[in-house]
Amino acid sequence: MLTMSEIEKLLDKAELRQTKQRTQLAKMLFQAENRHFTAEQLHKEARTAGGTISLATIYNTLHQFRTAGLLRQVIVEPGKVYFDTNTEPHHHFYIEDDGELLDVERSEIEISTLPEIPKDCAIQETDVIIRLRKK
Amino acid sequence: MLTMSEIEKLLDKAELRQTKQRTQLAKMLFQAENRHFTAEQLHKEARTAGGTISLATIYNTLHQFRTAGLLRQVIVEPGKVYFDTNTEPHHHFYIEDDGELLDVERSEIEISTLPEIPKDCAIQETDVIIRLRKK
DNA sequence: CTGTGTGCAAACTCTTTGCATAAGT
DNA sequence: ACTTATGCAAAGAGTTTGCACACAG
Repeated sequence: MLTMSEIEKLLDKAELRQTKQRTQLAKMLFQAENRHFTAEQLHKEARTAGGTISLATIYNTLHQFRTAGLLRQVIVEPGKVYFDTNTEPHHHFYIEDDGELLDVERSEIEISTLPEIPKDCAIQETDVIIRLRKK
Repeated sequence: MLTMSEIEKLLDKAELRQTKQRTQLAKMLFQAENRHFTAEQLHKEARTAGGTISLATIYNTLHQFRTAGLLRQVIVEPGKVYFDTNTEPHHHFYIEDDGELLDVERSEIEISTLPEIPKDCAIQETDVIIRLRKK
């Protein structure tokens, strides 16, 4: 939950100008709790909320935010990229029936044994996706 | 490691006719050890090996094999589907530098704590992807 | 003013589909 | 013969890119 001026600081820090579109997206994404969404979903939402914004700008902005460390990508389905405003290391439930993604805090999954890493490699990230179906 | 006649049985069991293309693909996929590949890679490989086969047929066949339980999909990158001949529950290393996928036996990762599952949902599958970078 | 951001449309990648021809049983 | 499989090309989904105009600093 961020205030208006904190959002301005976010953009400044990322060295991104305060434009109408970027500010709107930043508000939508960072004022609320953690969010999971696709570019398409965000585009619809932004237009419904009244802004003028193209899908290309959504993609540009999401990638700028990701590069700035404000967003992270989650890959759970072929041909679709989800974005996640939670940049802490954590895991996900994926409800396949309706494509919904839910956070699982890292502390909730304890990986006690780790396999041997191939030589010359280092772990960059560990993703756990628990795929769910509705009963 | 399957013999020729075992491959014929696989196709019979899946209620798929023995065609030149399907038989070739089945040989390439199931005679060797566990394999990870994309449709494109398999297409190239099949043509290099001398067969006549179109990309559309590769896709059709892979999906038929998947439906028959002979293959499984692995999703690690946006806009790319990997297939895996190992249909046992297991996990993966993904070497981001060169797009290589390696099996991690399920026994090598021990998940001791499980998060609470949302009500009305059942676990369908748990995927662990350990993303690696070369040093 | 100067340079970055935006919107549009076109391009691109990967995958799927429709349909006529070819091949299996 | 009858049915299913194949190959081709076209269509589709999601994403990226190029360029002219608009806007922020």
